[in-house]
Amino acid sequence: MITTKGRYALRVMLDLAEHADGNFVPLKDIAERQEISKKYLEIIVKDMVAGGLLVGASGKGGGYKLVRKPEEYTVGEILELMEGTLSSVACLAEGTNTCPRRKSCRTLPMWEEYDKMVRDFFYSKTLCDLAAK
Amino acid sequence: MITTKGRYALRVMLDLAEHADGNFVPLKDIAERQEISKKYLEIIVKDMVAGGLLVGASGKGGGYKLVRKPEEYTVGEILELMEGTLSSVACLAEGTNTCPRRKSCRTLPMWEEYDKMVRDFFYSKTLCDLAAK
DNA sequence: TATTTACCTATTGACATAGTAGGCAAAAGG
DNA sequence: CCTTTTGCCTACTATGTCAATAGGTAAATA
Repeated sequence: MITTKGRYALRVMLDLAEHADGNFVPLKDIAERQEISKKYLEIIVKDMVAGGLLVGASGKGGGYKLVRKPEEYTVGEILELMEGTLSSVACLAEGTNTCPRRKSCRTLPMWEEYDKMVRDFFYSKTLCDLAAK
Repeated sequence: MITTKGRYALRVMLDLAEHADGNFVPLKDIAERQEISKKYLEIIVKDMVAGGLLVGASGKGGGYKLVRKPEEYTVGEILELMEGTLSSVACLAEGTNTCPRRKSCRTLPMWEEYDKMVRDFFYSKTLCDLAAK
């Protein structure tokens, strides 16, 4: 399951895309609009800054801002950053060569096929695809 | 993420499909072939019996058996039984009408599309599709 | 009656999730 | 310079889930 971290991160990105006028947007505003605890969002945006999705600025007039244009962000990269992995099974999350049963495993090909489908889905969607009304 | 419950359940089903000669297959044999703790498998097959995927028989000559032909089981129904839900986000797992933000949510349509894709994938695969070498 | 099997309840350690609490640091305005 | 606004940092916590383990009872067969 996608956790709140991933889902909230996406909503923060969309909020920033929608209110992008070149200025920094305070987290307080985002938290209020999205009805998410500001304290919790702090943890999330911190990861997003560390991952290079956002820049932050302290002080009056500070806040957060996108570093690229909305259409240049894929949902996949956002989710993968927040969730750690997009893989749906442990066998594939830590590299495909770890399981000693992998050669005879009847289910591994299906998991691989599934993983590819999931990645294709999320990496082909951009922020703009979601924001578009 | 798909848990061991779902993944092991699938492997048990495949093991039973492969060794189906009309007789009951003892869990001990399955556990040894699949290299999974028999004690843990007991919990899993119990759920599968409760869910109507298998029948069990006690005593000598007992064990477990499929109730249908392998091609009549979909991967989807097996996973959904074991995981509780196939939904990838909480918003959709407990019915789509719970979230108060659902009308204005920019991300909900994507989650719905994703959920449909996942269900289509798993419900269109049968045990036979996996067993086929 | 002994053996083999399923079936039942309870418990556990480790970890992740979804936050909360309380402060320090930086930047800008007056 | 001081106050306000903002981000940034460390720590803590309650709750729940996961992945098992432990130890028994019941049923069926030979």
